[in-house]
Amino acid sequence: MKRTIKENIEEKLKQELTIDEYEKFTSLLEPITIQKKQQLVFEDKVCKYLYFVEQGVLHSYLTDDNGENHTIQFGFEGHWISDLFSFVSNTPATFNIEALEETEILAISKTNFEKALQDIPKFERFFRILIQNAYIQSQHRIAKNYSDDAEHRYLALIKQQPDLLQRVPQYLVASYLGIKPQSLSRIRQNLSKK
Amino acid sequence: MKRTIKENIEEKLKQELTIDEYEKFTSLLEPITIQKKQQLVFEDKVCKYLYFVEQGVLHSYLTDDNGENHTIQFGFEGHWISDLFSFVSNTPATFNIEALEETEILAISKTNFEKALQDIPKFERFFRILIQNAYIQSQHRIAKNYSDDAEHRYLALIKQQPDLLQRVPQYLVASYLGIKPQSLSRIRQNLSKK
DNA sequence: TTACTTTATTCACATAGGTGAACGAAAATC
DNA sequence: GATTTTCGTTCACCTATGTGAATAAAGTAA
Repeated sequence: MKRTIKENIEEKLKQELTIDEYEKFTSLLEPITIQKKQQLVFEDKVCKYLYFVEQGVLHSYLTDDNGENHTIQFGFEGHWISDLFSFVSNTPATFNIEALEETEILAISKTNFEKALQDIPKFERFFRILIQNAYIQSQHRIAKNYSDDAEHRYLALIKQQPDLLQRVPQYLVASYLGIKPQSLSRIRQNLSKK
Repeated sequence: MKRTIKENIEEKLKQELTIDEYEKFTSLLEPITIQKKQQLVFEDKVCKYLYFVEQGVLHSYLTDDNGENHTIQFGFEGHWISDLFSFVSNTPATFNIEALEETEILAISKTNFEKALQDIPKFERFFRILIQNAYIQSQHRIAKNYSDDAEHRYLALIKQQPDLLQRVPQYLVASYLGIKPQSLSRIRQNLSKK
């Protein structure tokens, strides 16, 4: 189901946008539709946008020295995704971002991002809260990775996002959990025996 | 060596503070000195401050269901530390924060934090950048944990922060790396054989 | 100095998760 | 609807890290 950026912003600000603010902001956005398996951000190329997912799913992943991919994040509708370091520092990205379904996106370029921060006072606050939430989540993810084994992380994940396995292939779920597909199979097998 | 909050802010803003801005802000800070092993934030109590470390070291850690502690973050001089989720949502903390040496801190309460955001326009920007950097770091940490084994993580850590083992006990370094002290000993032994 | 506590090392053994291969099922392509 | 490719499962074996105990070394207190 499609998620609007207006809702996303107002939910974080706990405040409605005026028509003027909303129009100013949307004029800075570029709508994009990409097909399954199309890539939006490339490792080693500068990531020039922040992306808001209106509909569909993306994932960001990293290719390690052995050529293996590790999914760092899924971006479902209503989420923002990017290689933030690349975006803010204008350096080559460390992550790739790719669509797992046909996906509708709103993209904001760095110039327009800075324009939004300057011209619409609320937006500095909005982006602070957006990033703050993302940071909190990633701190908790690190914490869970310390204290929970793969089985617990799997159970927590599907509890929190029950439709995940319907939307993304299992080997990417394994990757996100930090294990191999075979290991996730084994874990699922053990669970079904219980 | 003591780090000043003024430098910290100006470095992030890439811009100097006026005397007025600086004085407004420092009037909102409470200096605290705590002794080694004293605790600043308690799991299950609301974390009511953000802390800037002027001198010394703190660590934030989590106690898991087996009663084991996992160090999530070290806060050396020049760093900010807190349980951000607890702070922003007024809910009980998930992390503990404790001094590893006698430590000098500047604390800002939630009320004063909000005052700073409202009264000093630059501060919304400052905190966005502060949190943005922290988020980027934690994304990269997650990525490294996927692709590198404990030995590589250890080598990368001491390369990046060569004095770490002089300042904090080895079992906390192990904990931060996500392994047991015995395993870090083994890794160090293997490395010294090479 | 002596006693006590905390931290680091080493070892033998246990375990979670990785590896590589084989196979079938499902999905995509022709 | 036949063919090819991708995905998930299972298995036997491997490896990194965990576990618990013993011991030494360092730090702290009396």
